[in-house]
Amino acid sequence: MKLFSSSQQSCGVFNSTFLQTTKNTELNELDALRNYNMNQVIVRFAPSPTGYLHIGGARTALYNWLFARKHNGKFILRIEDTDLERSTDESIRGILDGLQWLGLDWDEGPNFQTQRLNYHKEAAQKLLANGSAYKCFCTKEALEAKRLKAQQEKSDYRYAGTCRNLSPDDARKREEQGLPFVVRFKVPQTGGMVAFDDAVYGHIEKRYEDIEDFVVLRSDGQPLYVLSNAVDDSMDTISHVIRGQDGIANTPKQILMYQALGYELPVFAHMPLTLDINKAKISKRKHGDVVTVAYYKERGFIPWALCNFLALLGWSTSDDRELFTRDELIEAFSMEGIVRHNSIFNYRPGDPKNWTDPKAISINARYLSMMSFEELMPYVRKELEESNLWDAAYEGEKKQWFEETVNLIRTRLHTLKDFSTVGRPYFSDDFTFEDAAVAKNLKKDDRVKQLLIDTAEQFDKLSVFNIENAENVIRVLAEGKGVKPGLIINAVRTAVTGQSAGPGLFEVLAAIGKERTIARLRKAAEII
RNA sequence: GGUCCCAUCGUCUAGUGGCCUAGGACGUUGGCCUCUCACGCCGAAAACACGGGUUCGACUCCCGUUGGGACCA
Repeated sequence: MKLFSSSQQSCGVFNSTFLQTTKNTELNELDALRNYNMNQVIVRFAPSPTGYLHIGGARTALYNWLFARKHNGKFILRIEDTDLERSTDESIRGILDGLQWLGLDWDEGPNFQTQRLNYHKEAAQKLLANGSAYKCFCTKEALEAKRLKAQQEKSDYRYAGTCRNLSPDDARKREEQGLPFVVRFKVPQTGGMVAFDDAVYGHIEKRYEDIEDFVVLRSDGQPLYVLSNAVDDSMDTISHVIRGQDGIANTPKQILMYQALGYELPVFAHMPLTLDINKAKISKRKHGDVVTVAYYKERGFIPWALCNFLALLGWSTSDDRELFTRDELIEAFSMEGIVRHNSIFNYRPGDPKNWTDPKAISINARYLSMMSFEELMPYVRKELEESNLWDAAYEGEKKQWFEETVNLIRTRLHTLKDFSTVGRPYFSDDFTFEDAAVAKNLKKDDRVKQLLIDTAEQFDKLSVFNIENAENVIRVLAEGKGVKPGLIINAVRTAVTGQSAGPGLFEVLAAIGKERTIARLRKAAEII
């Protein structure tokens, strides 16, 4: 509840004359579109179309989505497609696919920032009209020279306000000459400050003198991010701006603009960034596909497991809970639980076992073993279908067998991919033998070949092939031959699955079944 | 360079002045179980960046230093 009002009260430009000049401007079409309902939570995720959903972006989307769902609010998807060249259907598709796969459904959109270009320009005109901004004719070259000079002198560079002090006559003359100009925001020079209460970082203030007269409109008429973003958020009546901490430095400028345009302020909530182990920004260019959501789909993640992991990267509850269902997470999520320090995505390249953050893998593995069979089933089915291992009977007459088999192997799997690799021998006779397993369990002891043949023969005599009988046969055989049961057990495991590790052997045999077991034992005995 | 933000085990984090000889999770590791592996269970190693204050008492509050990040260019 507090979140809704706290920042409204204390967000403020402590300068009454400034406020008056801006609050008295007439309403225009822009304002008419705004239909405030500050009791409703409206949040947005506003990525630029990069062709893929970045895990950092996914986390931002997730926090927004969680907050919206928790407060029965609205989650808007907005594509910030101002860089038209990079905004193809293709590049937008990647973002949407990622969100859809994660299950982060949006209530409105995708909206496109460029559709509102006219409103952004209109807002700039309004700033000009009400004296909150001015036209600046300084050339890029001149500014660049000044900046270089300041750099050389190691002094602080800031726009000197040359054109701010231009007389109206001068300004008009220059415009008539056709000189290009940018529109700059007129930051108050009254010695006050902008302050706001961030829902995560708390009270933040910034003095006017530390903000330069920033550009809101380029000389070619293109609005800058700081303007279009504020206008969009305002038009969408965003109640809570939940975004990365990299937006925090822009916030004072935006607040200034909100106020100059007569907009109501949203609550700002900045979330810490996710960095790599060197504390650098994670990027696809530097880290490759591990930073994209699509990669986790490819590698066999349960979508919600990834969300669960992402949620924990920078947020926690005060109890020790780490696993949450969707509903549980929506219930548990709150801004207060967001930490203030950046967190590290613990990915170390070159480790085949930990191909992503080990905690992410661990969470996925726990989902795999803990989910109900009904929930897990569609994912396993998809994986098996893609590997040509699916049998329609798994949903029909073989359903019970299928469920038992999945339950037998799931606790030791990490990803869905493992169902078609490690799990392959259960679903197909065409599986590969691991070299190490063959060497250790089949070729090391000369007696193994005959033992496998004997085992097959004894199994053949069984009228009921089940866990108990299979175990009994092997133990009796071992006793009779004077060998340790482990010798036969391990040999049989490798003969039947090609592997050296797996569930209890007798469960495995029961799952594979009598015919397939015997055939595999005989085949293995031949190739030793 | 200026401004802003941040600082607890390798990583994610709990901690809001005494409950902390700092808790949990992942990872690492010892053991139990055992036909192997995993699960599960029981253990171990592993952190309050540093220096000043404030206080009877600081991980917790204040200041500084250092380090990291972001933004502006």
